[in-house]
Amino acid sequence: MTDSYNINEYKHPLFTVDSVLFTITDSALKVLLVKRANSPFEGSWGLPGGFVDIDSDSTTDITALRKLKEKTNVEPPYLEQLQTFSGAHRDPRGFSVTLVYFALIAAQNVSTHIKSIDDVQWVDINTIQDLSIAFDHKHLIEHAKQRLQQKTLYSMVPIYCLPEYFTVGQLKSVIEIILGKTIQRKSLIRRLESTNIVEKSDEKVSSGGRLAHLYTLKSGVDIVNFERNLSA
Amino acid sequence: MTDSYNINEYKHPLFTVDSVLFTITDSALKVLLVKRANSPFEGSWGLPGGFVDIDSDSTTDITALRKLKEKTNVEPPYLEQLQTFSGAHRDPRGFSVTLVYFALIAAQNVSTHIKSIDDVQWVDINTIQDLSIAFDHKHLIEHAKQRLQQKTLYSMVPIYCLPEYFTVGQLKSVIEIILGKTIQRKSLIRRLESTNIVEKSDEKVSSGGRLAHLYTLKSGVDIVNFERNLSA
DNA sequence: TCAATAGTGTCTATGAGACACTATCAG
DNA sequence: CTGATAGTGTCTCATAGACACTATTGA
Repeated sequence: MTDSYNINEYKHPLFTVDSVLFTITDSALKVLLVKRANSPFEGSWGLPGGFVDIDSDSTTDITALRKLKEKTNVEPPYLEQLQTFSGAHRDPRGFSVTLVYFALIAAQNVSTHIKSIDDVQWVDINTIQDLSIAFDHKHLIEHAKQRLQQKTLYSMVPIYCLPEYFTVGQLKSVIEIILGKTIQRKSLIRRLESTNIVEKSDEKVSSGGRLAHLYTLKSGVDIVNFERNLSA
Repeated sequence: MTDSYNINEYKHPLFTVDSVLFTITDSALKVLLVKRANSPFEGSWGLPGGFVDIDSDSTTDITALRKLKEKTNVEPPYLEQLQTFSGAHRDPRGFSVTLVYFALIAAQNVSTHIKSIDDVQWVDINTIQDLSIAFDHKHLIEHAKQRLQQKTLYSMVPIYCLPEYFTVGQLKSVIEIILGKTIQRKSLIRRLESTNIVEKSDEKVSSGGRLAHLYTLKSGVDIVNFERNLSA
């Protein structure tokens, strides 16, 4: 190889963008996986993602959203960078760099047709070890899960796994599925009332007992971080 | 261009690795900047970094460390990924992706010769706005500073800005410089005693008054995160 | 009525903030 | 001695955990 850093002569790493998109259905945390149409790992399941289209993607965030939309028909309301993974041997084609995003969406908001297509599926996070997954994607998913759990301890991110209007009970249940443990309803309500990011609507919905108030994320707000964690 | 995603035909983004290396000297938080030898922005100051050498770097972490070592002659004891920045217009040569690391080192451990070379300098974080900085590096530095401040609220990372043996007073002072506010000595000691990551040695050093105990990071430990933040 | 879920009142536990107090060094 | 820095004792404050209690719904 040449010593020069001239763009046209330099050997570039293979750069891709992948996303770990989570949702909650059937009381379980699920990840979106896609059946690979091309080599390498053709036919096995991997994270949705691919190459940047440098002519139309303005940033890699757009790349991630575009790829997710191709698979689900919708863009997730929450997307953040997880981490970049790199190495000479993660991809048989050579040194590769993968920018991994971590995203959340409400199951209700994903086009229902997704289930009928057999090259896209939601996989229960607890059954992933049994599957054969492309590249080091199993590892990436595990990372993403830990980040989601961590953020759930000090923020309200799980709200993005819920529809626009939701009850305290629904939020509590989503948080408990993510953490794998129960939390105190009281603590959750205290947090909801101390942040300015949600609005308590006057509407109530039936939920098997007393009617529950509906909450909704205020528009344009950023997720706030609490100064203390819930107990892990 | 071609529509194909075949590796050899695909237009790749320009991928680089840059690092924001912090240290503390003269009671100020400083960032390592390097005078650019090549276009673009030849002659202005930018973050140390460059392209991955895919034949010898096993991961991008190694790339970051290698580039830092070229400039400082030592590898920082703390290095973590900050974030990846991308866009069509950050680099005049085209769509670029930069993986930015955030690193800490004790000023005492940086070879002293660094100051005599006029293409590498430590810049006070508060005077950066006055400088002309290459690319969007000013923005990247600001991001890194915020991450450092945030982590300082819930971890002991600032220890990596200190020599192997340090006093509570030194640590307190480093934290205060990073945060830009004073903290309670008592709170710091409580944290030091509640974690298992440091060891209180029997040795004491003179520091203008009563002798101070020396502490040291236990070897092989990971930084632990506290469940609460110091007040921001 | 009862079962179920929503929501409150309130006590405890943890750990940070504040700050006065004591301890020990140099000179 | 004094001044400086190290380190402690202890009270207050904020917020999470625990959990019993009340409220409101459908059947």
